[in-house]
Amino acid sequence: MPREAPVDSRQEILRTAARLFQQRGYDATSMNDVAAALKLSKGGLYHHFQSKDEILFEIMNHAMEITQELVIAPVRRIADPEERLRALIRLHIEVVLSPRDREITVMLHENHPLPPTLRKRINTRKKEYIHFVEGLITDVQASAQRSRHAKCAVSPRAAAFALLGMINWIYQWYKPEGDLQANNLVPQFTELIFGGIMA
Amino acid sequence: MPREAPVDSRQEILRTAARLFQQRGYDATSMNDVAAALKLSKGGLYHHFQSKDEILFEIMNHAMEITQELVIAPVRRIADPEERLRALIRLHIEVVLSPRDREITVMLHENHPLPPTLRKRINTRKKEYIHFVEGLITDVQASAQRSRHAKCAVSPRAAAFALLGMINWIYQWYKPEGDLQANNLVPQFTELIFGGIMA
DNA sequence: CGAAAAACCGACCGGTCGGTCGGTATAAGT
DNA sequence: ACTTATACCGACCGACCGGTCGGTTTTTCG
Repeated sequence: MPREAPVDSRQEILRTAARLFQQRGYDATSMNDVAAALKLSKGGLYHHFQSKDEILFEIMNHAMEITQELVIAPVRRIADPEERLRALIRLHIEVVLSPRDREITVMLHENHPLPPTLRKRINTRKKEYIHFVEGLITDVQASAQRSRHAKCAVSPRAAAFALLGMINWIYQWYKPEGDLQANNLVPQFTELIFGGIMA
Repeated sequence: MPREAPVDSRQEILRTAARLFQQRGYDATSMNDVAAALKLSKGGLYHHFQSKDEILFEIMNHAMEITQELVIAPVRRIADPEERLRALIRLHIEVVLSPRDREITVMLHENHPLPPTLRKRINTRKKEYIHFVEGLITDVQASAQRSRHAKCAVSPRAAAFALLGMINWIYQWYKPEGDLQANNLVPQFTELIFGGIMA
């Protein structure tokens, strides 16, 4: 029957589509472009996906699964609150910068084109992630107040939005050849956030 | 001759176009939509602007001028480094949140559709702004080290990107009816950044 | 090998897009 | 009142878009 497992086909299409969407933008990328990049005809492409929207949705869904596996799950396995937050910052930055996980950038930038029903599904998962980060920050502040009598004036909610903002914005300016490399970025942002939420 | 000064016409068009671009996205907004919202025909609209690209460019250019007038210029008039940075954070947040200045949000989100030549012009002005912020942070750290012997481990460049990221990301999640209001946001982000760059 | 199913092609469709153009209405200058 | 330049309209164009479909190739299974 299939000369290739359909799951593999679909995932390869999603990978290529995510790359093109990231490079040229969702609206500026036609289904013909995606098909051509896969050495496929447009009709052949529609054999695997029903619509362009479905492809975008699957890309974003995959992005959330990547976040789940590469950020949330490893972080949950860490016991110490401070180390947990440190790990989250590092892993989240790495995921955003990873040239392999282009789905993340597409998810960050292209929410407008999604039809409302699908967009709400994605937004629900995003909100869960924000709450997760907020909880991490709350724990760090609580443990810091106990052990070091730090003030911790900034609310966990504002700090969570700030943290996600500074990390999710990276894709807007980051250049691999720039003077601010990924390995510098992680300690710098970590220091800044820890200094900020303890103040 | 003109039944309305052409400058006013152009600016009114830009205001309306910016509103639509922000609400529906640039690609999803047709020239017909813009014309209809102004009670104009598409042909009439093209009497004032040569292309859709030109409108987007003028919106972004206007956004940079707003930043110049409402953020940079007032900040420059302040002498004390710490107060300068405080003012920048407050003014920049207010500009991003201002329902009147929708051009800012369009500039933040829609850089892809611009043709390369125009995009470079905008990016040059953005880079100038980043350097400006970086300079502010450098000054604050220097004066803090002199007067309070703070460590100031975070590089001004990383801190500038972090600051702009957390502020520019606000438009992605902010809801006026949400529990995190603008008046809370300013002191929270200010506290966080000052704690961060002194640590 | 032969049959059945999945993969794929390429021509095609309706619709919309950015943009054009000839002509008309409007208003100011004299 | 007449000229003149601007503001504006609405029909129109070619291109391209997302999506469809009937038919053909390719692969797997018996």
